[in-house]
Amino acid sequence: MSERYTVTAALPYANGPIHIGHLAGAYIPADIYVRYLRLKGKDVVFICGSDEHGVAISIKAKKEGITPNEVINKYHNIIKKSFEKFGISFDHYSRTSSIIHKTTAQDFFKKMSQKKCFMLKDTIQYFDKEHHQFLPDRFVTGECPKCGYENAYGDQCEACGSSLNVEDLINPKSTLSGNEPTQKSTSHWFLKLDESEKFLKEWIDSKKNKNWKSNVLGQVKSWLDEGLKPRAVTRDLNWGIPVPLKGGENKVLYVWFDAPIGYISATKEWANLNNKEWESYWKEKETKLIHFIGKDNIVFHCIIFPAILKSMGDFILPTNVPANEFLNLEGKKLSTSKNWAIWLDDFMIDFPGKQDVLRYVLTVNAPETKDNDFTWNDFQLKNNSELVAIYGNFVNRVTVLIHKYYRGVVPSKNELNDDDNYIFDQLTKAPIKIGSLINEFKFREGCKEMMNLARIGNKYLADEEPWKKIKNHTKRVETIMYNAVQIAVSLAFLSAPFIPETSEKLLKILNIKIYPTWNHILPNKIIKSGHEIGTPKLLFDKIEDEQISIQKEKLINR
RNA sequence: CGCGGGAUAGAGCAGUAGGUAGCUCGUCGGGCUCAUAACCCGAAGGUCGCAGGUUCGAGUCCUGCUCCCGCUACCA
Repeated sequence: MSERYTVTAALPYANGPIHIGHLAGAYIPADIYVRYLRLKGKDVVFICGSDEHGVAISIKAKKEGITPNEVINKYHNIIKKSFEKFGISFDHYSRTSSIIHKTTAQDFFKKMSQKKCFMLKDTIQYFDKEHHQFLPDRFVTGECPKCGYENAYGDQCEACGSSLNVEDLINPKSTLSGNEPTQKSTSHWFLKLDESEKFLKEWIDSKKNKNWKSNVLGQVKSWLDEGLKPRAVTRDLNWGIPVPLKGGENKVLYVWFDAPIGYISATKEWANLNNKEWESYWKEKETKLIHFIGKDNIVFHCIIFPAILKSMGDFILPTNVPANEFLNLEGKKLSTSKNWAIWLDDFMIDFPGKQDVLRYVLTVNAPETKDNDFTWNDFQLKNNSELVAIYGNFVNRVTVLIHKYYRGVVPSKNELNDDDNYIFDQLTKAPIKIGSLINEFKFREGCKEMMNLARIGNKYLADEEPWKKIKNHTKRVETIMYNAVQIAVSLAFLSAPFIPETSEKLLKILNIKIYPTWNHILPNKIIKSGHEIGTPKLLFDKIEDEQISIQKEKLINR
């Protein structure tokens, strides 16, 4: 039986479309990993969905004068479509507003309550009398105690950037009514995280030297060293999953309690739709559970969610959480509120058919170990000097020559010399090398290794000069071109996890209809002498300066 | 303030048991002409954030400092 993997990517929050930061942080790495696992023949389910609860959604709805439901429907559809366009190959994309999620999350909550994982505690909070509602920090504005800015939010001052405690605001006002809020006591369920501290410490210690990233381990340890405290998992809100217990009226589950459970409910939904059973993906000890997220989510996936899973008793814990750092845009932090971002739906309009280019650029420049920068110049450069000049050009050279010399039929392999053997050696090693890099979550390096095959191909042609030898060494040219085709074949298959659409195009050009598993992507096995390839076609187009200037101007004019 | 990550050629990055600093792109020079003026070769370019220390020897270990990013709990 093949190894089983449950792979999740962070649930995107349905209060806006998604941008390149999301893609680079979680979705592209997850998709590369999953595509690779599938090619290896593993039993893998790739799960994601929209996160549709929480304060920010209700704020957004109020701002736009629509219902929270309209907000989430709008963005759920936009997000889902973006993922499809970019080839993020989820087995199931769900949403946390689904019924199955509601019952699953409530079930978790009830069971954990029975197991005494919670404690009830009273807290004082701001309350808006006119609206009969408790106010989340974001719903209170006032004067910033640090810089004096008058419209600071309860959690953060936008003017000076410092994070605030809501009770420190001077002259607090409710954003709902504009009145001064009163203080009122309210009681909430707190997850007794402190009781999980010991187990979490041992668990995280066991992950050293197991391909866990230093940034993730460091962050988690820092939390654990500070000591965990009980954390509120319910909120006074009317948008979310109702607390299913007595005393829970007008209260909902905290988004970060219900969101990760969304991975599980989405798996259930997928299983129902596909006539599978979900439990082996979440409860079988041997199953590997991998969460792809951005660094902002580390605490939830490495502390809170594992604590929840552990308390349930029969669930497995994450095998790895390969969190990425952040991507900046032209030197500045991506920001939804400041509209400093490249939105995927916009990109699709301006660069139709160039999803793979963006995938490639975001992979090669992925913020795997530290924050990285995306610039339009770099985007153009990587397209023109790498995808067009190295990959596309090599493929085009090979296919054109095969047609020119042999009317599209792969010639025979004759006597081999050391140079040819070197090529075969490289092609034989490539799937192992790239595979183990992907396995270690080093997608950037894996992708570069894949591109190196095209470089090797270009060099091979330049060294062998078949266009010269065709005059009086025809036998030798047959071998050269046979080998060149083998490189193109490997390239087609090994690039599939990274740039899937291009891979398919190339397979079509090469007229390949069989799909070997990853370990069988070897020279001489897939295409042999006598195989007829299709017509040459360009895989990538150059991106002109003009197009890049337009994008840069677009950013500046925001 | 505390904690975590980072600081290496013009740009983006590697450097995983301390031993003559690498890769990709860009720049300059040369070669080739099958190929989307693409490809191949060569060269220039770095006191590895700063200051100390350990060592025969440190980008790599230790100490202090500076700067950037993030976290510090109703912020995805």
